[in-house]
Amino acid sequence: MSTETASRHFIRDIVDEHNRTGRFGGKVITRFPPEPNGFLHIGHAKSICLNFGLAADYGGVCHLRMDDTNPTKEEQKYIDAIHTDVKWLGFDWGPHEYYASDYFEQLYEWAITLIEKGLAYVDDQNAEQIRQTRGTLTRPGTESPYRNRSVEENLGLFQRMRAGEFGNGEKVLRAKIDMASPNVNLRDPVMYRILHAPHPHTGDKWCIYPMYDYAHGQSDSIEGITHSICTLEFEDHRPLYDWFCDALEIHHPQQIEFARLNLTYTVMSKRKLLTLVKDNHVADWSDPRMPTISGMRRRGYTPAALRNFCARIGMTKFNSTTEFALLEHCVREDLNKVASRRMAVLDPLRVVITNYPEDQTETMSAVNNPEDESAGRREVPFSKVVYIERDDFMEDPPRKFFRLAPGKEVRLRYAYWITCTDVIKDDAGNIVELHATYDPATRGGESPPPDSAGNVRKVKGTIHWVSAEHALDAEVRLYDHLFTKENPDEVEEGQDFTAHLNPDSLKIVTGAKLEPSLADFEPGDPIQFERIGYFTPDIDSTKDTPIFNRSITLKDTWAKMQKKQ
RNA sequence: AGGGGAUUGGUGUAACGGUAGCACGACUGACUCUGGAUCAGUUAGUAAAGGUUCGAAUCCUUUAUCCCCUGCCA
Repeated sequence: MSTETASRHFIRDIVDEHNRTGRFGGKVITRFPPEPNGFLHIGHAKSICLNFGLAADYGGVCHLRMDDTNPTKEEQKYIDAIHTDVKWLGFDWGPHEYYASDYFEQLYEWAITLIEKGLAYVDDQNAEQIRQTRGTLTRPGTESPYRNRSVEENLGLFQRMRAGEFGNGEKVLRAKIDMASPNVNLRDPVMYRILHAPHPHTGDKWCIYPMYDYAHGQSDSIEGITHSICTLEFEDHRPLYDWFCDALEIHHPQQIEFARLNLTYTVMSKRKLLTLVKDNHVADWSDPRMPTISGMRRRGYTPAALRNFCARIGMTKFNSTTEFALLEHCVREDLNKVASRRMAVLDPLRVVITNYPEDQTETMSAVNNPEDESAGRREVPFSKVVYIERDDFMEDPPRKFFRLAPGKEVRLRYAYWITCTDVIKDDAGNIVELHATYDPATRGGESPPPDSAGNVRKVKGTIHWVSAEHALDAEVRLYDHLFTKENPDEVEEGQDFTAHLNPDSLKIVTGAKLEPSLADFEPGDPIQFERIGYFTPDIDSTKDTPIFNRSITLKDTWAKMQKKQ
C-alpha cells in the first residue's frame, strides 16, 4: 500500500503552509467536480486520487459535485457512470454528493446582490456583439451601451430573464469589472445566459443558467471547500474566482492549478472521446480501448493499478506527457500479484501423444498463483490429445528456440515431458498435427530420477497446453493502442486526430481452447493465461461462448529478440 | 513589452543555497516448471548566457523554447 502513498508535491506544500498560518483553521475540504457530459477518463482519475487522497491524508473530506450548469450537454447516464467509476476506483464521498444545480437559488440571490452593489448588469447585446466588443488579446474591449443601466432596471430585467420572458440569447447578465483588463476573463464576463432547455436535475424550473466562472467558485464557497484544485487552463480564471468571492464577501477557497495528464498513444479530451464514440471508431465509452475508467475496467485493469499509476506520475504544473508504458507497468505489477493463473491456447495445434493410453484421463495439480500461496492449487485434466500454441512449435528452429521441434523434448507445464516424433501436414503443406511421446517418469512435470551414473536429464522449455477432450471454446479479444502515433494530435495539414487510428487495435480470436476451470470467472476477475498475458471475462460473454478481453500481454523477451532480427 | 504559466537523463519526477536521487524505458547478466515474476548491474540530465555567493538546479538579470487565454463550454 505504501506505493500508493503520494510523494510530496507543490499542492501539499501549499496546504502545509495554510495549516501553518491557520488560513483555514487546519481544515482540508476538497471536491471532485466533474461535468456530467461524458465518461470519466484516466486524467480524471488523477484528479480523483489527488482530491480524495489529499482529504484523507489531512483528515478532511472530499465532496463529489456534479458541475451541471449546462443542460444542453449533460445527461443522467453520465451522472450514473461517474458514480460507478469513482466508487470502483475505490473512493467514497459518503453523504457529500452535491450538484451545482442545487445552488441555483442561492446563486440567483447572490447575482441580485451583485446587481444591487452595481457590480453586475443585464446586457441586451447578442453573442456576436459581445464578441466584437471584447477586444483582442492585444487591444482592450469597449464597454456595452447597456453597462450603466440603473440598479432598478437591471433587477427588473434579470427577474424577467428568470421568468422566461426572453428567448435564448436575447439577454445575459454580466459582471461589471474592466473591459480594458489585460486578462480577457475580466472583461465583463457573462454570469448568466438564457437557455430554454430541461435540466437533468432541475427539470424545467430554470431557463437561465449560470456560467462556470460564476457557479464554480460560489459552489465551492457554499460547501466550505478550502482547496479548489483544477487544471492549468483555469489559471487565468483565478482572478475572477477571487473577484466573485471578494465582491460577495463569502467564504473564499484557494484555487490551485495543476497540469492535466497526457498519455502517449492516447487522446484525452472528452470532446475527442465523444467523437470516437459518435463516429463508431469504438463501440462506446466503455470500449476496452478507451482511456476511460469504464473502458479500463472492462479491459481488466484494476483500481489498485490505476491508483498506483496516479501516485507515480507526480503532481506539477509542467505540461508533460507520460509514457503509456508506465501505466502498463502499474497494471502488470498489480495483476502479477492478484491474477489467477490458468492455461489457454489461443492458436491451437493438436498434439497426439502416441504412447499415452487411449481413453485415459488424469488430473494434474497446478499452482493457482505463485505470488500468493493462499490462492492454492487446482486440478487440470490431461489426456492423449492436447492443444499447444502454434507458436510453441517450429519445424526448423533457430538456436535459442527452447520450445517444441522435431526430435526435441519440452515440458508440458504441470503434466509430462514430451518429445516430438512426427509432423503431420495437409496437402498444402500446412502443419495440422504433431505426434509425440511422453515420459511417464516426468508426471507432474517433475524431472525424472537420475540415471545409473547419477545424471539428471534436463529440459529447457516449458509450454502450456489444454486437453482437447476437456477444452472450452472461447472468443478472445486482443487489444492494442488505439492510435499508432505517440501523439495522435500531431497530424498533417487538413487531417484530424482520427488520422492515426490503429486499424489493428482490436483483433478477435475465435476457437481459442481453454482449461475447463476458466468457466468459473466473472467479468473483472483478474486472470493470467500462462505465458500469454492477463485477461478478464468480457460482459458480452454467454454460457455458450465465453469471451475474454486481453488486459495486457506478459513481457515477452523472446518476441523482443525476434523483433530485433 | 497583451496577460498568465512552465523548462532537471529517452519519459515522469525529487532535491526548497551544501554529495543531482528515485521510478519507467532501454541494455547486460543471474535465476526460473510462465522466455512471466524476482535479483544484480549498465545507460543517460539541471534550456542558454551573464551575475550574487566559500558554494547555485535552487537567488538576480537577460535570452530561447513550449503551453494556456479573444464560448452566451467547463
